[in-house]
Amino acid sequence: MRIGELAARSDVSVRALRYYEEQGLLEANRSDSGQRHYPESAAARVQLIQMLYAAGLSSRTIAELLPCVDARVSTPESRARLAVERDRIDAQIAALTRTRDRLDAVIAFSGSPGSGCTYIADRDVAAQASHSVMP
Amino acid sequence: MRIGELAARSDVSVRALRYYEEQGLLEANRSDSGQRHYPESAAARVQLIQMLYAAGLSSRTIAELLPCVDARVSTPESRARLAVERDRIDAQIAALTRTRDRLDAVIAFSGSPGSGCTYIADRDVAAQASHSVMP
DNA sequence: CTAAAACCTGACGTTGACGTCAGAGGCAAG
DNA sequence: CTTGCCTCTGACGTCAACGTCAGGTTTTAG
Repeated sequence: MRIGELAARSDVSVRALRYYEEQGLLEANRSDSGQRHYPESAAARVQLIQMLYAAGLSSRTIAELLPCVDARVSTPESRARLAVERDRIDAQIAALTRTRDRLDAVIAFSGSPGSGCTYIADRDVAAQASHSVMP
Repeated sequence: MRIGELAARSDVSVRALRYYEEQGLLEANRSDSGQRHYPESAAARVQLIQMLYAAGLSSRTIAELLPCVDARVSTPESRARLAVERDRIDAQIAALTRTRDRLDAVIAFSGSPGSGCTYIADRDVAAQASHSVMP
């Protein structure tokens, strides 16, 4: 399939796919005229790339991990590399969980009866500030 | 306390604190000479800001949420706003969990006996890696 | 009192993952 | 053939959260 179709299937932009290639994350077969041509499997690959980007990994890190995932290259070093990133993601999940619980606590408190503050009475500072931040 | 001490306590840069003020996230009392002075509570505030940044929220979004969290301002709208961000974080946790499990699977597979690839036998594996993505 | 350290306000620089535009070529349909 | 969409390669633009530098004032240590 050509780049436009892969973009549509993967729900990423054509520009992003070319960028992935530039970063060494995604390769393409070229037709005689130079157009990129991808196998079906490319869609899964792009999805994986997106997952890793969403986990906060950089292009460079992804480029280092992908050969391990996809060609099953396994050395002690590559497994360690994968584990490092796995642990980073674990830590990130833990931090996000704390943040979510913090927000939950605030929501529960502010929504509880007797919190005594369903309306802004004291200060117009808050409302004023949140509007004045916008240009 | 002055900005340098707050920075040290919160483990963020002085520049970052000034940026937070610029974005309306953190206010400071000024001395006659114009130097910023913060109360003890500022450290907790900065930590909260960091948590929210780490959760992927923008300055603008944080500026909208902070009055709710910290002044206990509660309207149906503000609670809804908090809930929206909480749900976003939940979704992010779910996505990260899937990514982590995916990496775990790769690690388990590449490390398992009989994977037939405990160490690299051929240095040129990368060159022939053109197909076969994960199941 | 003096020198170092900390602080101030601009203002320009950085980085990553793209967006966007320009100009040129390619491909199936009518 | 030619119309219209798709694709190509540069190359500059963007945006957020700061980093960094310049040039000047303030606070603190000795």
